[in-house]
Amino acid sequence: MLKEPAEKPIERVLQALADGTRREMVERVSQGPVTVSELARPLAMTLAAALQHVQVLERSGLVNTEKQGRVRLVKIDPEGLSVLREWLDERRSLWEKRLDGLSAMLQEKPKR
Amino acid sequence: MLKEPAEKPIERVLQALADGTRREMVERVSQGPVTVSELARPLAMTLAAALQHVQVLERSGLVNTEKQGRVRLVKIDPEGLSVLREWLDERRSLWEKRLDGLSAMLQEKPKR
DNA sequence: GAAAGAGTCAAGTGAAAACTTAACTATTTT
DNA sequence: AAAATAGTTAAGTTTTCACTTGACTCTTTC
Repeated sequence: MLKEPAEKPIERVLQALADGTRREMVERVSQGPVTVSELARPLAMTLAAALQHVQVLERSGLVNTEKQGRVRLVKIDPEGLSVLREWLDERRSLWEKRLDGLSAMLQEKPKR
Repeated sequence: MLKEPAEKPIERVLQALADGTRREMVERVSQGPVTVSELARPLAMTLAAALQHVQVLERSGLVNTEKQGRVRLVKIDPEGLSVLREWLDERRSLWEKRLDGLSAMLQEKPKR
């Protein structure tokens, strides 16, 4: 009974990864857990801005976070990228099938 | 000696796919070549807007286009999604490696 | 060859997204 | 307990992006 937008996971993942700063963060987090400050430091931006990016990443399922004392630890979440991989696999098989059949009938009939 | 932004391919691909309208277009183009008007018709938007999306898709390498008479044919370009797949595989192996080693030393030393 | 169809270009508008600032909370440190 | 650290929130600003409008070009039809 939810009337929410119910945005699809793939939507969130792609939007999250469309931003270069967030891709850098994913890169960094892939090496191991980091705090928000550690993520912010090398990026010319305030802590507040970095946190906003982390929140976007978390909503997308690309990372998990956990508050430990006054620090928030950010870890990679395999779920996020597997959503992307599944989407990718579906699309690929979709047109690879089509392209296979294509070589058989390379003569295009001109439409007008 | 190019001082250009030289935006990376993956940047363009992810930005292109971040938009739902463009994902629909990719979907449609995956079924076979279409004209810009055909892409525009089912989407509540002007031809000009649809064309702008097609241009973004083309710059990203997700589609190719070719002008035939007064019509522009849009086709899928496998290059685009393979860029995405490669990026994905790199990142995944990056942290899968890390996660493997992780099970060996599940005792985290508390940092404070 | 005039009209219609399909696309193209350049500006401009509006809304979403990225950032900043400033005030505030919850932990550690000293 | 005071000061410093790390994060959080809300509000406002700036930038980016999707989309429209209107003028124009190049085919194809009639």
